[in-house]
Amino acid sequence: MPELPEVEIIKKGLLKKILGERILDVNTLFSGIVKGISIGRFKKEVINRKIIDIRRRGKNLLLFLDNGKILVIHFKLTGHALVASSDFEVDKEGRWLGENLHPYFLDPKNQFIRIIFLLTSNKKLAISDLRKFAYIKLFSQKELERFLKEYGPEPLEKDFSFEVFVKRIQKSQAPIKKVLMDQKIIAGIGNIYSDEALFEAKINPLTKANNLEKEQLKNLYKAIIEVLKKALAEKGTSISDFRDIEGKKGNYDLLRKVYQRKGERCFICGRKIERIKIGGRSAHFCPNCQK
DNA sequence: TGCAGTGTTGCTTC
DNA sequence: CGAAGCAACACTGC
Repeated sequence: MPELPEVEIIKKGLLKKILGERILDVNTLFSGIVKGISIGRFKKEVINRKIIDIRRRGKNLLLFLDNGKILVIHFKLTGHALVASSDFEVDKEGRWLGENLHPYFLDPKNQFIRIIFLLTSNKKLAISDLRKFAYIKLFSQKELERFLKEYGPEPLEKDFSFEVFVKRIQKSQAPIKKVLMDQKIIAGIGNIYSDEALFEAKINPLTKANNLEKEQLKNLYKAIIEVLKKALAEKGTSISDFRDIEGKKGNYDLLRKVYQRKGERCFICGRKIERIKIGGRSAHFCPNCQK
């Protein structure tokens, strides 16, 4: 479940390892991962192109190619990127073979690799995705602009001021939990970090966004930034199967206060954490601390 | 064994 | 128009 911190971790890893590499070939083990264009055309556009920049917007990873096109990767629920530098091959089922691989590559989960980009310097970039919801799209600059225009501000950028936050939040009378996860209002927050931010700010997830008091808004604004920064410092959350590009887990699972802790005790007051449904999604909170 | 739960997004329905 | 519900998919846990 890569949210902003997880995709940022992936981006940072890729910047270090594959920036400036050229794509030599593409091996699609599940061609359905490429959307909006045929596999044939996709390969034609991508092969022999150099990766000249790597960025993130919300939960989207953006790989800029030297022909002006951009690979947009959305990891959805279970997607993640893996890079292997050692000399190895991939068998018919997509399993990674060879020596000197990180143990993760030998984990049974490597059967979920859906596409592999063969790069210069004998490197390989793979996208693993158990549930097949992740997608890769190829956009022109114009298409990318249009696509990204829909997204709200980046919560860790300077222009995400308290005033901007309040203005966007107060437009909605939906439960604050739902509003926080709306990518059009703020980009990059999903189920884990909305639960955690609401706990830090001591706000009940069902509270209507436009009913939040000034003090609550202040606390929530601070909590969002702090939670995201902390998760970033801890290399993300790996409750499900998020891994960094070397296959390593993040540590934020160990620090979470409410997410998927239903029935366990609140670290502050000892009451049991509850799980409710909001807009078809699960929300976890402490009924005592978040009234 | 069967079915709810998992989390993201876009599409359909009201 | 907005809100709600569900489908896309594959696996886990009760």
